[in-house]
Amino acid sequence: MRYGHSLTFSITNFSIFTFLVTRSFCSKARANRYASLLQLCCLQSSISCSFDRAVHAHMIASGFRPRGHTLNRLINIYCKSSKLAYARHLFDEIPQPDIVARTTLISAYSAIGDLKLAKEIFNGTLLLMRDTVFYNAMITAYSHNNDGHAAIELFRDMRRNDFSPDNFTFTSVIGALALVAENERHCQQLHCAVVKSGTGFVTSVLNALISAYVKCASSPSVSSSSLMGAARRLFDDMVERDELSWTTIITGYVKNDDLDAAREFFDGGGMCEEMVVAWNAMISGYMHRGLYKEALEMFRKMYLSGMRLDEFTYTSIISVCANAGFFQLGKELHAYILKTEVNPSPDFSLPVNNALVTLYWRCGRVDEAREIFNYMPVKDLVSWNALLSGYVNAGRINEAQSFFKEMPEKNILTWTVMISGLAQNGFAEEGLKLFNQMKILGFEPCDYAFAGAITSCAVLGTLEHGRQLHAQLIRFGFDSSLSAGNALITMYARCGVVEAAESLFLTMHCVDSVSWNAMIAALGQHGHGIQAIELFEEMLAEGILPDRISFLTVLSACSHAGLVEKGHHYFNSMYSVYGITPGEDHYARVIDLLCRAGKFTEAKSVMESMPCEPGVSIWEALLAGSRIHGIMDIGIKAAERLFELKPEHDGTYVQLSNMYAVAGRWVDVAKVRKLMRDRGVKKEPGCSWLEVESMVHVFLVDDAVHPEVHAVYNYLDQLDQEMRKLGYVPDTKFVLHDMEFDQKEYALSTHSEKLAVAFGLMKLPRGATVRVFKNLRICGDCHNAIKYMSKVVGREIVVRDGKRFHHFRNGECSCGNYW
DNA sequence: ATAGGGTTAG
Repeated sequence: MRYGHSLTFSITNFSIFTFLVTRSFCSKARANRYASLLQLCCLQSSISCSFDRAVHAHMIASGFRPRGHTLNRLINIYCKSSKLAYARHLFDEIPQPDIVARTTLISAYSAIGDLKLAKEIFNGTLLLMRDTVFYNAMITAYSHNNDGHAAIELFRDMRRNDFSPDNFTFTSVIGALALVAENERHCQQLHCAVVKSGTGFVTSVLNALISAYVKCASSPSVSSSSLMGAARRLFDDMVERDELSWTTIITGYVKNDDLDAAREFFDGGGMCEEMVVAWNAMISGYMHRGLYKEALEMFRKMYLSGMRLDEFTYTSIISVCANAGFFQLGKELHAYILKTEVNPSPDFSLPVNNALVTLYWRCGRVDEAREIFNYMPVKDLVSWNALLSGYVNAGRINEAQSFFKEMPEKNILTWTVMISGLAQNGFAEEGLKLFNQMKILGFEPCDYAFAGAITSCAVLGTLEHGRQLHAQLIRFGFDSSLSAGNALITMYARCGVVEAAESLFLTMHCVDSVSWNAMIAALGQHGHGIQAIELFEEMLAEGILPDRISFLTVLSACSHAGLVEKGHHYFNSMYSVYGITPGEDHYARVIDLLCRAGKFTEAKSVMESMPCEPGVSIWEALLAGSRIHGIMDIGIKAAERLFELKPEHDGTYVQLSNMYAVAGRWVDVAKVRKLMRDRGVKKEPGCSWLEVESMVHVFLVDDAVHPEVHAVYNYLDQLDQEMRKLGYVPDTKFVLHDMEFDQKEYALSTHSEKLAVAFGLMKLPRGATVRVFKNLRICGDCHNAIKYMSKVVGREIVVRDGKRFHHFRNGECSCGNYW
C-alpha cells in the first residue's frame, strides 16, 4: 500500500518534468531532463508503470532526437532498469553506434546471459573502433557466462591486436582463469602470471587472485584448507586492503564450510566498522548451515550498533525466520522494514519481498504470501517461484496449476516445483507429462526435476519408466545426486524391486536421513520388518538423528512385522529420547499397531494420553483393529464416529463390512454393501468389491488375515462359499490352493487390496483386459504380485489402469506409453 | 562504457 504513495509521487513528478522538458528550448538541457526523468522511472519501475515508455513517446512526439553522449546515457539507463528491448531499439536507430553504446549493450546482454547477442555486437564492430574497455566488457561477458576458455582466447586476441590491458582487463581475465583452474598448481601459475604482468601490487588484481583461490577451494577434488591458506597468505601480504579483500576471505571461509575460521577472521580485528557486506556474508553463512541462533545473534549486534542494514541483511534474516519457523519475529521485521524504508527502490524491495513471500507460506500463511505478492510493484521469477512453491506445499494443486499457467516466464526450478508437487499430491501422471513437456520445450532437467519424475513413477508403480529415468539420470551425470537417489530408492521399493533399492542405498556417495527413511520404509513395505528395524538401529548407531518421518516409517515396519513391544518402545522414546513431539499420525500408527495385536487396553491408554481429541486417523486405526479381532462394540463405535467426522469417506464402509465378514455376519455385510450402493460410493477407491470386465468378482483380502497366508486361502474359499449361500454367484471360483505362494514376498503386503486383484487375474482368460477402478493404482506389491502370477500361471495378463496399460508376461512387465 | 564481495525460489 505504501507503494501507492510513491506512485502518486512520481505521477506528480511526471507532469512537472514533462512541463519542464517542453519548456526547455536548449536541446542539451532538454536531453538532460529526459534523462533525469528516465532515471526516476528506473527507481519507480514496476510492471504496471511504464512511464519510461511514456517519456520515450514524449520525446518522439515532440520531435526530440537524443544523440551522442545523451543517447548513450539513455541506453545505459534502459539497460540498468532491465528494459533492454528499449535500449536495443534506441541502439538500432543510430546509424553509427559508437564504442560506448556498444560496450553498454554488450555488458547488458552479458547480464541477462545472452552471449549470442553480445557476440553479435562484438563481431560487428570494426577493429579500428575497438578499445580496451570494449574488450574488457566482452571478456567479462564470457567469464560471467562460464566460458573461461573463450575469455582467455579473447584476451590473447586483444594482445595480438596491440591493445594494452589495464587493471580491469587483468581482473576479468583472472576471473576467467579461475573458472578453468582445477587445482592449486593452476592457481600458483596464475599467481606467477600476475607477478610477471607487473600488477602484483594492484589491490583489485590481488582481490581477483584471492577470489580465484577461494573459488578453486570450493571445487570438490581439491584440499580447500590448503587453498584457503594460500588465499589467506596473499591477503596477509597485501600492502593495501580494501573492503573487498576482507569480504572475499570471509566468504571464502563461509563457502568452504568453515564458519569458525570465518568468525575468527571476522572477530580478529582490523576490519573497518561499517563493513555491511562482511556481516551479511556471515549471516547468510549461518543461515545456510542452519545455525539460526548464530545468525540472529549477528543480526542483533548489527541492529544494536546502529549499523546500516541493507536488503541483503533483511533478506537473509527473513530467510532465517522462514527456515526456522520464527513467524513472530519475521512479522516484526516486516513491520519494521515497512516503517523504516519509506521509499524503497525495486533493488531493495524485490529481494526482501521475495523472502517475505517465502516466510509467510512456510509459516502456513499462503494467502498472506499471495497478498504480499499482489502488492509487489516489481516481481521477478523468484517471486513467482516462491509463491508457486507455497501453493504446492499447501497441497493447493489447482491454484498451483493455474498460477503455473499464468507465469510470464519459467525456469528449471519452476518446472521442478510443479512436477514434484504434482507427484506428491496424487497427480503423478500429470507430473510425468509435465516432465516430458519441459524437455520438449528445451529445458535441461536438473537432478531435482528427475527426482520429481521418479517420484511420479514410484506413485504409479511404472517400473520400466522409472528404470528409463534412472538411465537418463546417469547419462546426465546426476548419479551422485542425493535427491534423485532418494527418489530412486522409493521408486524401486514401490515397484517391488527392493534389491535394487538396497544396492542403490549401499552405493550412494552420500546419504541423509531421507535416504535412511526411504530404505527403512522399503524393507518394511516388503515384509522385511526385522531388517527394517535393524536398519533403523544402524542409523541410530551411525549417529543420524531420526526425524518425524523416521518414526512413522519404523512404526509401520513394526506393525508389519508384528513387533508390538518394539514399536511401543520406539513410540515412547520419541519424545523422551529425541525430543520429538508425536503428532496425531504417530499416535494413529501406534494405536494401529497395538490394536492389530489385540492389545486394546494399551491402545486405550495411549489414546487417553493424547494431548488433543482423537481425529479421523485414530478412529480408523481403532476400526481396523476391531475388524481384525472382531471386537464389534469398539468397531461399531469407531465407525459411527467416522461417519460423523468424515461422512463422504468410503473406507469406513469397507472396514465395517469387512469386520462383519470376519465375524461371519453376512447379512450385515450385505446391509453395509447396500448402504454403500445407496450412497453411490461403490466405485470409489478402496472399495471391497472390484468389478472386472469379465464379470469376475473378487472379494478383497485384507491385511487383517495376514500374515498367515494359508489363512488367506481358507478365508477366500470360505468367502466364496458364503457368497454363494447368499445367492451371489461369482463367475469364477477362487482357485487358490494350487498356487505357489512365496510368503516372504507378498504375505505382509500393505497393498493387499491390490493383491486381491492379482488373485482375480489368475482366473481370467489369456490376454483378458481387466478394468481396475480409475483411482486404484497398480503399484508396488501388486505390480510384483501380478508379475509373479503371470509367471506361475504362464499367461499374459493385461491390466488397464486408467489410461495406462500394463502387460505382464512371463514374470516381466512392460507399460504402455500413453503420453 | 568495463572488474572484484554479500540476498531471495526446491
